[in-house]
Amino acid sequence: MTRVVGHLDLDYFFAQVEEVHNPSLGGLPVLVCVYSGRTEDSGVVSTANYKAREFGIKSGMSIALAKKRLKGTDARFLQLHHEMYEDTSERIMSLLREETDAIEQTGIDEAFFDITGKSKNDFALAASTASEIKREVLRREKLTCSIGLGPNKVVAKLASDFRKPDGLTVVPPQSVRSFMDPMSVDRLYGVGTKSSALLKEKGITTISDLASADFPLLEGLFGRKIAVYFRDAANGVDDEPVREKSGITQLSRIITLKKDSQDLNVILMQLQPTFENLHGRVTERALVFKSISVIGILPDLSIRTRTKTLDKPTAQLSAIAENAPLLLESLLKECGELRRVGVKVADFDAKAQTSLAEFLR
DNA sequence: CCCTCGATCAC
DNA sequence: CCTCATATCGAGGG
Repeated sequence: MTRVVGHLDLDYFFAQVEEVHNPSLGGLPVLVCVYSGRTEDSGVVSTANYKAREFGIKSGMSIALAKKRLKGTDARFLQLHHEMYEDTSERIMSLLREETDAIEQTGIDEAFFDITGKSKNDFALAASTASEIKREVLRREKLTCSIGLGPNKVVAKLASDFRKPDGLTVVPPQSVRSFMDPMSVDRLYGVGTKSSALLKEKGITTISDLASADFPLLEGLFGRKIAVYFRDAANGVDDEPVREKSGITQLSRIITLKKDSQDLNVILMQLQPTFENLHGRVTERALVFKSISVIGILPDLSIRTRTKTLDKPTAQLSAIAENAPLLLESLLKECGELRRVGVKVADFDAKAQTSLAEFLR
């Protein structure tokens, strides 16, 4: 039974929302930034509009470098307005829910949707539904988005990425192979820099190469599960249904220290508000957690963690505030100076998950 | 089977 | 020069 699956991706989302909110930004390079607070300029670019991209600006780039590249222009560097993006996203997701048989939100700015029933398996009919969704998003929110249609999530995701911004790419089943085969492997969801480099060493550079790669070789490189996923995905095979993920399994918050430090007390001073923030979010969702972790990021940006599993699930702030320092102490003993630190709670109790938080959805 | 930890990915 | 948050896998120890 062949499906019609779509993937909707809101174009340069944060920056585009800022443009809509403030039309005087029109035509200028706009960069939405995450400031770490360490120095004036320290932090990274979260999203850049297409004008900024003409100057080589990319998300993840340091703000300092972006400033250099944009010297002499009238570029705008903005802080995140997360709540505004959340609100906009929520409205668009409910619109998408109305227009489709099922949706699966995978980020603040993207979602899969299933329109198999609605389009009666007809990709031409599905394409007009997708156009209609794009029109409605534009009409209601003044935002452009890119949509891909395919027989499954893997293909739909590649398709939405194929033409941006404001794109619509339709890949019916009979076109899947010719669409995917020539693409570079790293276009595939799940293939990042590490996997891509490993594959390249073995002469696997295109999706077509990956589709016909020796399975034991892949298994040796990536392990069972991922090898199976890579092989199937490269062949355009993916049976994962479009459905909302159940419940969250972890919550974390991480900060950048004012200055690299190995002093437990200095770090704890800065971490205290993080405990409260995290506890607040746990309480909001009526969760109880059974494990607590601290995460340390070293000056060389490598990552170390320490985890403690509790005897009994709890929602107490004191559980965080008492265990985190012990974990952090052990971590510091091993690695010395830290650049960033964070706290994570996880292993939420199933009972609590199905109570208030689930009830509200 | 449980716990811990690092690695990887992608937002 | 280098943010922040989440999910998932696999290895290793017990």
